Amino acid sequence: MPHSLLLKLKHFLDLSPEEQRHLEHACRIQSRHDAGTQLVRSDGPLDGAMLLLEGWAMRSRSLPDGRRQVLNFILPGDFCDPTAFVERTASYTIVSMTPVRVAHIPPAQILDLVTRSPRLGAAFWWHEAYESTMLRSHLVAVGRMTAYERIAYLLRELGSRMGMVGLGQDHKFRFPGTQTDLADALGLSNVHVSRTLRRLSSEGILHVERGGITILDTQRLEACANLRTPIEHLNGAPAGLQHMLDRPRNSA
Amino acid sequence: MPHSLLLKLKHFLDLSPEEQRHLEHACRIQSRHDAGTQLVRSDGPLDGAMLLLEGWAMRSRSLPDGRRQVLNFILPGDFCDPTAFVERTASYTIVSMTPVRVAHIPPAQILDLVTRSPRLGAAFWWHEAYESTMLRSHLVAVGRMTAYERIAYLLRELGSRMGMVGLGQDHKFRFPGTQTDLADALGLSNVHVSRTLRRLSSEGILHVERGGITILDTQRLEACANLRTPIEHLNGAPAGLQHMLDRPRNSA
DNA sequence: CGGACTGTTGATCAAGGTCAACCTCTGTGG
DNA sequence: CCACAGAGGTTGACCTTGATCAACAGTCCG
Repeated sequence: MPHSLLLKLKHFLDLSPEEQRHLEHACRIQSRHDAGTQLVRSDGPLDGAMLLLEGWAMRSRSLPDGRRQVLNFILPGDFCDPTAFVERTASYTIVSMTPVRVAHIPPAQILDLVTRSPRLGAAFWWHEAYESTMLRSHLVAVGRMTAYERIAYLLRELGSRMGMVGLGQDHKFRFPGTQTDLADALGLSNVHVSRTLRRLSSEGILHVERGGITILDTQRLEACANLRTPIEHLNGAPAGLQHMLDRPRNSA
Repeated sequence: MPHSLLLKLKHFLDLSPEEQRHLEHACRIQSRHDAGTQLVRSDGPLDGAMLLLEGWAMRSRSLPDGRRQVLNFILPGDFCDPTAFVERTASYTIVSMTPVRVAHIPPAQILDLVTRSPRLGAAFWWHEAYESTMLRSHLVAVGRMTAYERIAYLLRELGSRMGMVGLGQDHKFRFPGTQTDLADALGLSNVHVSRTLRRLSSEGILHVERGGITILDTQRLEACANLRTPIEHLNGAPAGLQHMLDRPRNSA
């Protein structure tokens, strides 16, 4: 059951029971993997979309000399990504950070979904726009923020995303990655991430422990990262889309 | 006529004359603007998609204290962007860098297009995937490359994109922005961009002049930026999409 | 018990930022 | 035709952030 996906889409529109059934049907091909499994291989085939049901994963891209950039963290309810199959090969790697459960949705299934229900189509579009907005914020953080601000921003974003899918109470959650993962996401060195986390910790904003970071003070964390979180641009359906969402079902 | 858009989509699929007519019809609301016009205002409404027909524009986002990150440069044939109207308000600003001609496509028109022709829908998806790939590459550049590599990468990307839409012969083109624009795109200072351009120029790779940069040596520029360009992941339709693209027209 | 992995801390270094002066166009108005 | 203003670019001096290198410590495993 793609429970977390439904919770996320709910921020945008409510799916009818029928649409929910269609979605669940599309997610029936599932599999489990250990932490550290390559779910998508760079330059490998990309047939269909993957939906992460449980656990964390990470999308990254590496330069020939080994420098790595983590493009985003993938949380339960995240597609990775619905339109991927229009690319010939993957330009990135996806690795699980914890044990994960994933659904695999073949292209035909996606096309079928959006053909049957324009509202599901809109939901997928919304999800794409959401991902783009996150990616753009990420770029702003890496391009124009200090190390301190970057870390604050990323943890804030992750907290807000966890909350969206009903995980982590009160924007508090545990980050299952290493500090090197954080560093590679933020364009920093692992050493500097360690120092900065330590600083945030000594300021009482975070609790840093082996194998996990916990947000203690959401307010102050927010104050550090002076950048709106993607969700703040996306809640509620805009006027321009209403007639699409209200359109009565007219499919075959 | 969205000539440059057709040229770009051609890298992915050939549109039938009928589909081309639909697309042109959708682009009939056009306008012209001077350089430096705000085409999309941050936090402003987002009704429908804009298609840039002529000229250059720039999408950026600023922090409260004025630090600015240029998210991408928008070239003729670029949507900005087809699914934008699912967001409530814009999280970015779009400013023209030269005099521009743009088409405005209202949401209803887009929905109509993709409903009439699944192939146009696929084309839009492909375009979205393409944009995401560019954005991810941009993030890799800003997060993990040196100033020298970043500039080389960006100019290479722009050259390849200009070529895609039939502008700039042999990957040579003029960049109409300022060095500060480049700096804000790459997470650098204008001063350092100046120095680095000067270096690339003294190495005979670029020709830098007032109000324009020209690529002289595509080969060596490529060698500097050790990262594949987005287009290299996207040429040709992947197998998984064939049955969608081949589907005979069955619309009303 | 030993090794692998992760994180911590200190010392040193370099890439790139900041500041400021100056220069070179270009456009404008007298 | 010249004076001037303003934007963009260049150059040098100096400084800061964060990278690099290295040693070490805690933890988890087999």
